[in-house]
Amino acid sequence: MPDAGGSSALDPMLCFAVYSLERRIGRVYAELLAPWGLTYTQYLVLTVLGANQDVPLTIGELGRLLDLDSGTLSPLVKRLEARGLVARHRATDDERVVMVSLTDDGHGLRTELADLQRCLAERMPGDPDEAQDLLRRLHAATARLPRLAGS
Amino acid sequence: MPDAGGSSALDPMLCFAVYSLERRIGRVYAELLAPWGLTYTQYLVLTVLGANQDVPLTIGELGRLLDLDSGTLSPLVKRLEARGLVARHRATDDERVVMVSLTDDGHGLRTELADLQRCLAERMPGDPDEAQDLLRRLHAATARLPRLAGS
DNA sequence: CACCATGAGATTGTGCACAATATGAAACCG
DNA sequence: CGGTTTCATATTGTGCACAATCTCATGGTG
Repeated sequence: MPDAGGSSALDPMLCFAVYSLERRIGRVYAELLAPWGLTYTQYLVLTVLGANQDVPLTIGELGRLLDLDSGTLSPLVKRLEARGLVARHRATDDERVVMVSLTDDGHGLRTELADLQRCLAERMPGDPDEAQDLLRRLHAATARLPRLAGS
Repeated sequence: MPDAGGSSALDPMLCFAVYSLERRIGRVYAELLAPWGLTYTQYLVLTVLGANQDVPLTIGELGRLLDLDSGTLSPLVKRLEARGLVARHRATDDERVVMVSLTDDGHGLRTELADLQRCLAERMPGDPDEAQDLLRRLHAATARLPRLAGS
């Protein structure tokens, strides 16, 4: 029982439980990220870039890591570039690929946002063991479902 | 480990696991619903209406059940109306509220879509007990997070 | 070299999600 | 009764998600 509103036809549906939870998590992130004017997906992109220790990632690699397509990432990365958080450069050996890397401002933002992870750890799971177990089950369910068209 | 792409900074993040799973589920539904030209959210609205046995629901009630706001539901319900799947009527006693009900075509579609539930039951969970347990944990996590602004 | 297939990103169009705001109908109050 | 508040829905604007399509560089192949 999600909460108010009483039980409905949706309660036993696993898909709705995931859908509903995802949007509530999104609201929490939106609130936390609002002071920096970032969206959740933008935050994920910065996180992936920051974890890659200054090795630039291509749009394609970002897409594979996040399971997002170019129609989402292309404009999103350009918005991050417009704010000076990332830099986009065409690869010299292959003019088709775009290398995305954090700027100094981007790195600065990343370290500011580190506190945010802690803030969420308290808010989300309940207890660590359960969270770990839930994580494992979610990964298992995800693995059973299709990635984006381009494998 | 979601699958291809190797491990990343995102793997231990519960929020990403939910986000990622939600989109994969969405893709499966999009594929299954494509023959009827329905989106997942439209399908949810029809499901809730169908489960309510011909008692119309207001936009507000739909919003509370689905945890969606009027900015999402208003145009969505109008699209369903344009296809002749639902009817919108102002309440006679209070001209502000809009009553939404399934048309005969809407009922017909609902019964066609019943097979779809079975098709998904096979595809999603793994085993029923685990699915039930996962459902319980997701509800618990959801209950800890905020609903939309208008309680 | 001309020609075609492939592959990486970008663009276009539709729909969802939500904040902020607008509209207009109750409801309340002096 | 006029004025204010409240409440239900609608509208506007931004950004995500994705299918379909486009652009253009690269990599063969004859």
